[in-house]
Amino acid sequence: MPELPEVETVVRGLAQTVVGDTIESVWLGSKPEPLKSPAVVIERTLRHARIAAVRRMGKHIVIELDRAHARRPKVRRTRSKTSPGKDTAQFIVHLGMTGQLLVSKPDQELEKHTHLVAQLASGRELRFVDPRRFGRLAVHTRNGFETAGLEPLDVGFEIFVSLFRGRKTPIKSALLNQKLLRGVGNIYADESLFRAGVRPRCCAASLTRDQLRRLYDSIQQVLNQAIAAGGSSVSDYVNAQGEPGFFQFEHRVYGREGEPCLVCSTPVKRVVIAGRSSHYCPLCQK
DNA sequence: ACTATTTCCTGGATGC
DNA sequence: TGCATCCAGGAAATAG
Repeated sequence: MPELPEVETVVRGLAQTVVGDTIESVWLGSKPEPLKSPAVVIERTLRHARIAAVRRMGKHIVIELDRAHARRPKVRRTRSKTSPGKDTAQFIVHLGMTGQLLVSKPDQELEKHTHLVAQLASGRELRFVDPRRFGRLAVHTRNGFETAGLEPLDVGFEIFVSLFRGRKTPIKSALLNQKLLRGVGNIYADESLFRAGVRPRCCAASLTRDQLRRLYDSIQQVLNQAIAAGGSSVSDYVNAQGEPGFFQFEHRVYGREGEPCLVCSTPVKRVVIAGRSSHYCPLCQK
């Protein structure tokens, strides 16, 4: 499941390979597509656009487009538009659970569930594949893309503490709430809570400053280690080059129900919190 | 203003 | 072997 480290890995891969390239044409699947913008708008915005940069916001991939040299329809403009940024746009990709954004050679076979193919001037293709269709595609032109929540790797400790003040919800749910922190998902929430020694069902507001400090440090550590390992490949996740990550081998509780805790050998427990499976060690986590 | 629950979707695993 | 059922989960929508 693509969470912050997986999205960051995809973004870095794209930044190295397709920045400076130009989208020549766009193909969109005909089935009900996972689009947040109308198909024609996506197609029109992407075609002839140059990829200026690729970055990440939470779990969203932000592809900055430069349309300054894009051919325009010969329509007389009603007024002279000189506002800065009028020739820029953003292509937003959310991978959902099973989404892949791949840079492929055109002769590579089209995977089933390919929803978008953008042909690049370099001869390669940018492809969006998503079997479960939880992913989303959108374009933003007028106002830049914005999304709530703070970046877990940028937030300071005092702000982090304030996020949970007065929250009656379990800490696990609070960590998954993208309006608080953006980018932490089920795997890294469980792994961070284990490393911090905090039970997932713990009421967020009841965490001591000490626990919050350990949680803050754990989140930074886990996310950074996962990025260094190229993310976790538990189901379909691969990077922009189609390669898996390796952090699944570093998981200490996620997906290890019944297996011995790596610290104390107590069997790892799995419970459901807010409809999400949550893994923890009943002895190590209080 | 929060919080909890439901919904979307398909492949893989499980059960009879 | 084959078919039905269940489960995974991010985030938006809905309900309380």
